[in-house]
Amino acid sequence: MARSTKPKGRVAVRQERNREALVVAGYKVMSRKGIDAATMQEIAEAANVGAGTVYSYFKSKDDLAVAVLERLMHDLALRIEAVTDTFKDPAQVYAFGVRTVIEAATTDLRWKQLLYRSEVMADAMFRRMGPFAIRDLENATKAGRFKVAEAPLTWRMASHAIVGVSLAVTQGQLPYEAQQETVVRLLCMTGIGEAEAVDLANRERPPLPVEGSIPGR
Amino acid sequence: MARSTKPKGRVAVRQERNREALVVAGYKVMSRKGIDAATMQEIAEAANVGAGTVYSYFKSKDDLAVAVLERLMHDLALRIEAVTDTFKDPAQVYAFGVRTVIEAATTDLRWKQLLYRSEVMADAMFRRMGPFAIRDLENATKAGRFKVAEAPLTWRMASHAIVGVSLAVTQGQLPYEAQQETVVRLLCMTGIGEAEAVDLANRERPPLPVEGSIPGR
DNA sequence: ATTCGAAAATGAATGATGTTCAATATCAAT
DNA sequence: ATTGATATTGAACATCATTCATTTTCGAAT
Repeated sequence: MARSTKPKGRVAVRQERNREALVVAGYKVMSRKGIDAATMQEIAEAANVGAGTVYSYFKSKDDLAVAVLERLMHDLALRIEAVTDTFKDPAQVYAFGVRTVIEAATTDLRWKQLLYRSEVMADAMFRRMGPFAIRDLENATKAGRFKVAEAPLTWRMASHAIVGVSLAVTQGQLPYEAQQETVVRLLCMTGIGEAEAVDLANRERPPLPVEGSIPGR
Repeated sequence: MARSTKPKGRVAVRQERNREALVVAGYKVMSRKGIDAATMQEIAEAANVGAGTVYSYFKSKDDLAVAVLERLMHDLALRIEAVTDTFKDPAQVYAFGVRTVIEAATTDLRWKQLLYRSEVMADAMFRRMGPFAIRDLENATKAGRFKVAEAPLTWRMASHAIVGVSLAVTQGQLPYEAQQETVVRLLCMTGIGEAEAVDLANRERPPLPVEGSIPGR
């Protein structure tokens, strides 16, 4: 308590600014050129920081990439929640989330660049959207809509499957329409019946709120 | 026809030997140190070939890694088929395959090293085991056991999910036992009922034939 | 005001490695 | 034996991620 009211020193403020600037710069550069092609030099420049400074805040390039992706995932999770808050059917909450993530990953040009490192992307998705997704899975199970024994495991599988399908769509190996069927399969995974899964996947979706305060800037 | 009976020139033979040697060497080195840590220099040496020669056969290090993984997947697919050939229930054929792949990826130390590049692994799995898995999915659907509209898409999702779970198990994020539940979820994905999925996942499995002629020697 | 020093920032240097390419070797055909 | 197309070679190159000796910053002590 005392800790939070005590005014932070200038150094501490500078530190926070730099970390923030680096995540924003990392997102900007990586989403434009892809994670691999983005150089630490360019990211540092975009953050108005020396090349070595990045390593005061992140252990490695991968570590920075994880931070960038987690930021992105967390933001999307919050935006999804803003919409699903009013949904009556807990199964539909989960369905909306899954559908929205796939759409973002295949539609948004910036996301496409970040997909390549699929295990990093899937991991960030698992971690940052997990608290929401797992809660939704459990809610729907309690309500008798799903039959999921291990929600975290189910969400882990879903994360990887979503990223995999998105990757395939962006590479032209799957048509854009595959998204619908993907949602059906992911819903089937929860033990809901086939027919209901199809129904859920095809319901109309309300629009998502605009991009949050974090990325883009 | 004439083409295949005509004796191949010495150059052609040398070429085939080198390609083969490179895949074997790639497997040996990459499965020991991991794909990233394996250097082209070391692989070339293990294949008794100059460093530049690798690039006569493979466009890049990644290209070689893909060839190595595809070899591995193809071999496993054949070994699985040797067992499932006698199965009566087409659903059980698919279940056995899925279960066996997860087990290999999490048990075999050499596989673990190859998992890290998950999108490469998943892609190889999709491509090389696909013809078998897709056929099994379709057979089971025709037999009324599964209800899969798009078998290739379903297998793509499964590939990524399997690799993701295996990765998590090898990193200690999931217990070994998660495999069983993974199989259940993957079976649910096919539209089979929850109860039947559990049953299928827990049936006893016959042993797999020993490792094929291709990898490891 | 001035001094002091710990923490933060810097950016040139380092090291490791994937890839290229000019030179060389191979070998079937003549 | 000659030749030329093809394959091989490995030293040189270029690219970065990362390190670290030096410098800068800034709150606190005097």
